[in-house]
Amino acid sequence: MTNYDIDQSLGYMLSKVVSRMRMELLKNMRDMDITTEQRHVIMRLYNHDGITQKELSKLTSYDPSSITLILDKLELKKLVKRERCEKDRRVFKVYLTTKAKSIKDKLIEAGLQTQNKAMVGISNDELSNFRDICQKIYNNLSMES
Amino acid sequence: MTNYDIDQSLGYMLSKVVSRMRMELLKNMRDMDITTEQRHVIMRLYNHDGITQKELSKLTSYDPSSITLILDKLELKKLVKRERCEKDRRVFKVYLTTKAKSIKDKLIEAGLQTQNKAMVGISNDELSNFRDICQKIYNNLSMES
DNA sequence: CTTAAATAATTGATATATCAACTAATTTTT
DNA sequence: AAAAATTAGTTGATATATCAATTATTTAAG
Repeated sequence: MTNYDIDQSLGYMLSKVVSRMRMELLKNMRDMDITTEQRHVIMRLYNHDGITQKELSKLTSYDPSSITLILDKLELKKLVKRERCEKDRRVFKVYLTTKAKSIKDKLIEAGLQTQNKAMVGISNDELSNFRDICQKIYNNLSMES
Repeated sequence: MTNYDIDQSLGYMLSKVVSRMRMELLKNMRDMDITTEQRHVIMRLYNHDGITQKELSKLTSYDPSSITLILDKLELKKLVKRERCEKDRRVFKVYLTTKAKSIKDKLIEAGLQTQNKAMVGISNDELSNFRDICQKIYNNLSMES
């Protein structure tokens, strides 16, 4: 058991990659004062404006409590607005503001730039295989047990 | 630009995988009261007992301030000990305690279990290609610029 | 219909990440 | 050798993750 090299471990390798991707994405949004997680939430709302926090939590795979905090910050920045649901007063529906809608292209662009930089020298086939393996690993680690 | 699917984005895909790997590793250490980051630091010390915090920071790619906090917690749990360096009084050398040395096999085992579960149905060739692509992406995102 | 169970969101506790500012000690410059 | 620059580590601020506990509201059971 003594020969175990953490540098070769899958988890460590992947987490380093993820960390760099996050930093690169952040760099591509540097003038915007928006974190990658805040961007993620906004991006979801572009396609699903007016969904609930619970739905947002599911879509982003962020914890409900994280969603609460992220939305607090986005509301402070006037990028989203929470509105009580009439049918069910426990629920908030989350809406993008005009300001948020106006930065859509920049947010998308930042993501594309990041991907392009990440992908240099990698063929579509390679990428496709890579995605498949990612998906396999993800499925292997499903969290029931 | 309107057709950008965040579910298909590399960064999101990878971060979900990393999150599950971390949770699985944590599960495999559940009775130990050690986080994955604390484990990482300890694992490095198995191979480099007595190195400085700066060296630990470099090896783990954790920020120096994170190293400070992680070591604080490990010291509270009596798993490591900081000793001032005689030659350079700014520096701490970090040593594992007997207690930490005694759990080495369990920590390694937890990592192996996690990898094994992650790898089910993936061939060595596929894994090797996967690693290569990971490394390429990582290199593409080197942080000079 | 009223009590009990479930649900949506928030809050609190603890751990980490990133970055800037700071302290103490060591080198480098001059 | 004294001032200036560098370095190791810590601390503080802000953002997020995870998990448990709480509040308010709704639904289900009796």
